Amino acid sequence: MYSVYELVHQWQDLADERAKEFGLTGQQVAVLWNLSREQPSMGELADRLGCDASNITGLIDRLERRELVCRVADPSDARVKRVHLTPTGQQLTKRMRSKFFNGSPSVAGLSAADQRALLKLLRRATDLGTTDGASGRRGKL
Amino acid sequence: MYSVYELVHQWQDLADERAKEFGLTGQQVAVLWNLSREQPSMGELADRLGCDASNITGLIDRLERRELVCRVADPSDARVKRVHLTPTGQQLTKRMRSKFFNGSPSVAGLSAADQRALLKLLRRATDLGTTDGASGRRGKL
DNA sequence: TATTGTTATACTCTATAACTATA
DNA sequence: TATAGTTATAGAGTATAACAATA
Repeated sequence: MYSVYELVHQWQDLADERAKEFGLTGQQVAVLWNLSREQPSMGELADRLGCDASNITGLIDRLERRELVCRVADPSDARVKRVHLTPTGQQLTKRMRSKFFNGSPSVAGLSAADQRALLKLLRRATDLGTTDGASGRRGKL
Repeated sequence: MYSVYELVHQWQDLADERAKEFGLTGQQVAVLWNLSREQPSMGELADRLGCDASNITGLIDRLERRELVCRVADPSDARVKRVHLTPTGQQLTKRMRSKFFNGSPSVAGLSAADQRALLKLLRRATDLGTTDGASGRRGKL
């Protein structure tokens, strides 16, 4: 019998293995997803990935070294740099998307109803999991 | 609207934050869970944690340095070392367990029915997530 | 003065390969 | 010779603190 904990880990492992098939880490894939429709700044990426801004520098360095992304100066504020997908990065992201989702509209390929049910249960589990019953919803949550 | 992916990440983050409250990493907590009722060998721990055996050495080193676990020679095979919780480690594990689960029998505090439903959906999602529809169930899965 | 991004530092986790001591 | 655990190495991710350039 699987525990929820184990299943979440399996899900995570699955995501990491898939990233590896494309020569990427899970975190690198997470960056790429965020660049499909927007060109976030370094700081915005840190927020979305839930890590410190200082980590983004190295993360983007590694992706830039492979010509998958590039830094573009923001015209309205010389301090901020926006991250864009290169043509190569766009191709790779597209390939990943079709391989991961197989044209299915939902993240996991579940039906819409199943996905709603899953989200509801998982969210309830996460809330209940909070140490003090009163939600708490800290930081990025 | 949350995606399943984001929720899984939130779950993971939550687990890591809780580990941090006890001055531990998620992986260190995972080791401790495995020592509550058994005293696995180094290699067995590697299997359960799904990582290379060489990582266990450092992982156990760090926990041993904090007097939470100790290595015990296996009497029947001088090559293997079994990992035990120290009294301090037992106390900490007990404290974590009650803080994490609040006496609830399920991992997340969900009802048994909810948990079954969640497991079913999450497992179906994981299966569907497999690149080729035909299950595949690679390695540790 | 505050903010954005970078650098420097240090730690954990990860895998690979070579090594030891047992079996 | 095979196996269990260790060591050495290298890379990725993480946070903290200090820093430069810009607002």
